[in-house]
Amino acid sequence: MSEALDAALRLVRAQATLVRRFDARLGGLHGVSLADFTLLLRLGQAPGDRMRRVDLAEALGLTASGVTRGLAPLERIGLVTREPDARDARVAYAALTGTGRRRLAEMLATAEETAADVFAGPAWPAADVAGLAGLLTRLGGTGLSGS
Amino acid sequence: MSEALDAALRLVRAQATLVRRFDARLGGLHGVSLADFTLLLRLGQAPGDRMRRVDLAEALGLTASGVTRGLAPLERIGLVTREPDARDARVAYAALTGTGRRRLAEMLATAEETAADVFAGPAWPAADVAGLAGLLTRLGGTGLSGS
DNA sequence: GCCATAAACTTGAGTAGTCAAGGAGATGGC
DNA sequence: GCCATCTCCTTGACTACTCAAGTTTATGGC
Repeated sequence: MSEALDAALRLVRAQATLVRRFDARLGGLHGVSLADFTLLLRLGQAPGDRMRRVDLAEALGLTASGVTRGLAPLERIGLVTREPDARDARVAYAALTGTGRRRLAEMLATAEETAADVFAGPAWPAADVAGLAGLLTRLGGTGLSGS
Repeated sequence: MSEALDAALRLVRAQATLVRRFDARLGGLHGVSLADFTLLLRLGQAPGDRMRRVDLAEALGLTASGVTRGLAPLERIGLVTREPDARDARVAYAALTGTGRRRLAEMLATAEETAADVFAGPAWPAADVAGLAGLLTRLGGTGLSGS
């Protein structure tokens, strides 16, 4: 097997491991999944802590319907609200609530810890973490580290 | 956001992109998903082209039930068969059929092309692809490049 | 002003996995 | 020999998406 295919398959595998780890920790401490967290995080990076659903989809690499479905439970538990647009009645902004902002800050701390754990130890000098991030940037979508 | 969390989130995002690309190409040409392909590939690397479901799950980073569900459609289309074990009636091997072997070879060619495309161009010198594979090995499960 | 087209969003149906529970068979203590 | 326990596998109920279709609202040509 070529190195390229090997790298691609390893990437898929590594992601599954990573997601499980983040899900376990975020779920245990805050009752949210990694997908929930990334959604909230992206909202928190937007001006006014709010975005149109379409832009959220684009930013997260999801479809519009994926965003609708992901937002629903977050609205139910009061972390996000729906806000209309004065100019365009088609758009429904997703906005962080006050609670959402507070909870997001806690989740972020947990996520940071988890990431630090994942890349802990002598196998992961800082330069390699940065190198990995750099390589992945060439591959992925837009990226999320907006701020 | 720390470099570690950034790397983790980028990894998740990159994987989604990659999976979509492989799914589109493998699906279009051979009617299988990337998950199907990895499953078949792993079987093809095993001695006798067959494995116990439990070991397949371990090797792929899935649960046993995920393997049961993933194998079902591949059995239906005749790429895989179920074989009993003479010594232990609990185990049901998953084995590649003759057709399965032939189709896998074609899929592998497609997957290689796709991987080559993904890492094509001046942004991806060979050393970087190898570097990425190396970094990912430290993260993931067992890896699949068995042969 | 009116209509065609396009954009934002939701919804129904389907796929790919998870976990928890359970059936069937193996195994070891005694 | 028998029972408790463990292993292998499947199944039901759930989650998290996808795509295709539909609704509602905006917009530009004329």
